[in-house]
Amino acid sequence: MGEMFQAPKGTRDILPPESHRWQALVAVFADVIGRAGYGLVQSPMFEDIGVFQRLGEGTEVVRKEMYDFHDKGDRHLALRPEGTASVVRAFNQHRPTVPWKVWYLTPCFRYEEPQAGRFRQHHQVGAEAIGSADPDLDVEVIALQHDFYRVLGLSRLSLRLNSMGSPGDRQAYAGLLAEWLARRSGDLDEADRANAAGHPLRVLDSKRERTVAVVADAPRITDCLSDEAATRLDRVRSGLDALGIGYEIDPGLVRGLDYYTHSTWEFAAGDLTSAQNAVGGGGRYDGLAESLGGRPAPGVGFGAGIERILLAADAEDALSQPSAAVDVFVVDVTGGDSGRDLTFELRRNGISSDRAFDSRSMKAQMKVADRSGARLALLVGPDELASGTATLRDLRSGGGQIALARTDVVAEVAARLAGG
RNA sequence: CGGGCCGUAGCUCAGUCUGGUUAGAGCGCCGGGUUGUGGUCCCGGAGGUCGGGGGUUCAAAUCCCCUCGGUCCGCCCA
Repeated sequence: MGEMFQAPKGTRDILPPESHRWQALVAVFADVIGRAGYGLVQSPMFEDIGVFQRLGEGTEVVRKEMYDFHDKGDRHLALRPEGTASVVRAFNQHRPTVPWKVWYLTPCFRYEEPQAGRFRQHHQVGAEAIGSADPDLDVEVIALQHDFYRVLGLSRLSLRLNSMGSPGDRQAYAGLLAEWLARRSGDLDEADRANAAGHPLRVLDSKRERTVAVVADAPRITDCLSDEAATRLDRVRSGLDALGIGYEIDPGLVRGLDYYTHSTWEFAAGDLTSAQNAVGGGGRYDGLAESLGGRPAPGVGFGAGIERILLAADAEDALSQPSAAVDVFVVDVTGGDSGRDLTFELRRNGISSDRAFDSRSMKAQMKVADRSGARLALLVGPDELASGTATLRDLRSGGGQIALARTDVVAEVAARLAGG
């Protein structure tokens, strides 16, 4: 045997039965979001690195964690670290009618050290609504994300909301904050000083003790909003109130990407310890389309991390693993023709079924049938073959079995399954 | 990028401190328990170059060094 390969560091194989939970989660998302008029977008897993660099020079995701490479044509590309940038690039490229409401399911790649709830490849579902500045769209998107979690059964999540204001507000506030931080530079944690001048908003996001203490008294963005931005925030708040969605305003909430304007928010799981408790977040990004070379177009959206959601679901004992058992298991000890034909006859009539392979003994096949979780077994041995019948056995009630003419099998099985 | 813990059968682990005959257990898997029938029980079997490399020694899963991986904390983020 040669070298045994394994999944690269920080990546995981999601196998059955664990993958059944993924399917269930994605199905819930597609349902919740699809019924709000959002359509699926599939776009490339890699893009010109410039697409992602516009996410913000101040962010770790762009500065240090990008999975970038040069292809054989010497194009500088990167695997997507998040979902929004590709969607906005696609919006610019195709100019769909607005508001363009779409959702996605995608792996995201970040080169960092793995730990609990953090991988080099993780997965997000998300939604974006591009081409409208209506704050009611912020409300819609937040509410859809909220409802998604709720339908999954997550009840112990908290929502923090902030406004970064208009691009002008944001810039003015950043200047004000940089000045304020400069006067207290000595009190900041050393690791945060570098950001204080160039990316002051990031300092608000620091969790270092010294910095947190200093920043507690910093000027707040919510006190610096223009009338227009303040009005928009009020509209978002009243929308959430009307829909019965609880939240708290957190002026210190600065999300990991630089492109946000106006609304930003984050859902956190109280049950998850420490740092990796964010199960999703989003915001409005009114300048992003333009910075990617398109015409100005406002947009709003969110991303939600599947691995984090599943961790939160574990902590809350929610989203149990759905059963993947088939209804019928076909056992054939006469060579396999009947097994092959019966399973497909059932399947083509909408009845889920499986069978054993490799011509094993009846005892062995019955074990497989039991393990499969099937409710009914159909047995074909020499007697049945000779008489053109199949034996139907109930595997749950431990009990009886009856002989069925081959022509009656589908109808009888369907009746049994329907009858409970 | 800084730090702690851990790598022995498919899985969960014992054995490592106090080197020494063919490296163990449970679960899982495969086969059998006479007359074609699972779930309980009994019997048997397959499966490991003890993460990899180097060193010390008569002798290394066990001691030392390096390396790769896993896991967790910080930071950052989903």
